[in-house]
Amino acid sequence: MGFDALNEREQAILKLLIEHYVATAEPVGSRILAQKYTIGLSPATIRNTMQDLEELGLVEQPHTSAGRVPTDKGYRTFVDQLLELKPISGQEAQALREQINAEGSTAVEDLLEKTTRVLASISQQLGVTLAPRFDQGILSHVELIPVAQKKILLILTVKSGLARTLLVEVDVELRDAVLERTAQLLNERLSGSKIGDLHQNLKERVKDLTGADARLLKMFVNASDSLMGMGGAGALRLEGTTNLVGNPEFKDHEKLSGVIQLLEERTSLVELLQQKGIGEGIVITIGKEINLSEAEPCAMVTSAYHAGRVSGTIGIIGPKRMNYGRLVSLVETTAKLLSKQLKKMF
Amino acid sequence: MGFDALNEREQAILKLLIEHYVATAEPVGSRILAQKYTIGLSPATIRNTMQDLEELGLVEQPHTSAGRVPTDKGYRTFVDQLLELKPISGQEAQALREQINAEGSTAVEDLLEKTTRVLASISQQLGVTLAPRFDQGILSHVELIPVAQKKILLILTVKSGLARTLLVEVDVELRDAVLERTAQLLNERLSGSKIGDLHQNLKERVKDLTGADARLLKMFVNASDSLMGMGGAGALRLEGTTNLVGNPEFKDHEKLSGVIQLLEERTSLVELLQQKGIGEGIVITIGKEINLSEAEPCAMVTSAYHAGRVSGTIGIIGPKRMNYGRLVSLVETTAKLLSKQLKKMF
DNA sequence: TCTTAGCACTCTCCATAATGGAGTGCTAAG
DNA sequence: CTTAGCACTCCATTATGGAGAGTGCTAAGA
Repeated sequence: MGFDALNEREQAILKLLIEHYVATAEPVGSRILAQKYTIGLSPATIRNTMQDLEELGLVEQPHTSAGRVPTDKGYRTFVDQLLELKPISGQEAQALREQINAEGSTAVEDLLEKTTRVLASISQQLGVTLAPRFDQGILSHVELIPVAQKKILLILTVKSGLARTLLVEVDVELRDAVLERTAQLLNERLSGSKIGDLHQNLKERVKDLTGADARLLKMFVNASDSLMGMGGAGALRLEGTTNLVGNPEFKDHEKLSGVIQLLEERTSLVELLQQKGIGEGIVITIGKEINLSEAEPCAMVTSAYHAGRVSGTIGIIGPKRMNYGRLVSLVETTAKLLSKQLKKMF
Repeated sequence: MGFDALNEREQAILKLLIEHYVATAEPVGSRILAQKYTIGLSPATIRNTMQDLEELGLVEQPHTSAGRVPTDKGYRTFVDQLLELKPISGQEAQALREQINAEGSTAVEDLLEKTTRVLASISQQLGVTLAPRFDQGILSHVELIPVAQKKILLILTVKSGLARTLLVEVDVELRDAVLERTAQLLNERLSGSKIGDLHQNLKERVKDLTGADARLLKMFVNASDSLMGMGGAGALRLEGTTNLVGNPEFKDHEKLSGVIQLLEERTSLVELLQQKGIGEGIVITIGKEINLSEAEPCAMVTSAYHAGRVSGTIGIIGPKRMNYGRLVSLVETTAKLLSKQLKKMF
């Protein structure tokens, strides 16, 4: 990207401008920068630099005689080239550890719930987590357990130790031996496969299983959708919607409404987060880079976390005008703690 | 309440006024009522009646020369004395049945999810459901099922057929015989009791169980919180937040923010709904009657539903200015369908 | 006695200035 | 290359003046 490389002064001005705008939400003018920060330049000089930045598409004016405001591209340059990580405070780190390393939580669900909450409360933004992608996992074993007459508990366990259960009802009472036999056959046929693949073609893969109870097989295939599907609703957790509402960027009703709609609809958000959680490390996505029109005024800081072989995504969502330095540190630390805790649990 | 009994004309005017206000969200003046509805009275006469209604505290003027708007007390009188039920349309009834009576859903969770969604979509308001109050149920039996080494599945089943499961980890590997023995002892000691009572004093009730594995007992007691507690987050479902956002009463940012905060916080909403779901039949709660300041601009139409011996709550939440006649029918029908389906399932 | 036409009154809403202020771009001097 | 100075632009705020809606009250009519 050499063609839009910034000289030192341009970098300094852009950095100060964004930092000031993040703090105040007001367009920032040349005088403010000259006064507030001992930068050794007059407003006029700063104005010249600002014009350069505007020509590069990094800042813009809401109207002719207002100060400048960063554009998406400006934020992008800022986070790519100028970002200073600001480690979270001792207290905050403490709070994180208390929630995530707590001994009490036996279930992944609890842990994610707590994580989402603490993310929201420390960031003062919207905290999000996406449960581990079950469909990435390798099936370890299937169990069919008689619970009551006509009720069977299905358990799917993956290699890392994650499991999902589903209580289903069958039409007729089945003898334990039949259950055991079918479970055994299913295990022989299926274990070692990736859940995602199984989800695609389960019907094909079990249709020629002789010796298994046909009714039971059918039930298993039917149930597989809820067992192997990611279960959009359950997988996504959101906390801190309130934190968004206060932001000046959402005083426009349209915008707020759009974002709330997005959060409610969930599926597109789930897809988005899945995609952001593929790689390693922190991913920052700003404004239009999120390919959803309703999310235009927002930015996300996300990171993958790991539970054995499978991974999920955590992150925070807020207005573009967010404290990237702080939030990147927060999400990074949280993802690490979460992965560590999950490793300990399995 | 004889002292504020309304004469026929006052009733008619109040009814028309509220109906018109519900439709338009604009203060309604005397001329409109005289013109729009063939009421056989001149605006002046209507004005006189309106003054009476105002003295009774049933309507009020936003400002001196505006039309009238119903007060909470006005709505209350309307729903208590003047409400005409408007049966939902055939299409809507069809949609309800399709979602609720669907054969596919094996799990109560799915069913509630669908119910919440369809409530929201038909009402064009916020749909809410609260899962059956597990703690009202009578414990039928406990099961401890070895799933993998060091992993045990706990199942709590109540008389009606509802069950909850939890996968827990134990420090040491336990032999099946030990599990069976402990489960048997737990059943002898606990089954037949109300879950809510057990939740209170489980530790006391099992501490002298000789012959049971101590470690297993401790694990069971620890797990009881998540098994027997109502699990606020999981019990409450909300759909249709977007439907609220569009309403003119929420164009004031403060109000919208308050309601969103309320929805997010969940615990007070759960308590509220539990309380409304105690009796039988439809409960309408209007404005300040909901004892939560953030919910002041809202009204709720709720009803209990039943799953065997235990009950839950469903309902819709919207602005006070809602179509009570239609929504009462909707919630009533939905609660009946839901109870019927649950009965069928167990 | 109840109803209604008429009228003065009040208040909101909207559009139209008028003013002050913030911030810019440009020019010319240092 | 930097900066002081200045004209200029645009927004935000406030004031002003109808137009419109709806009321309360009074007095006349049924």
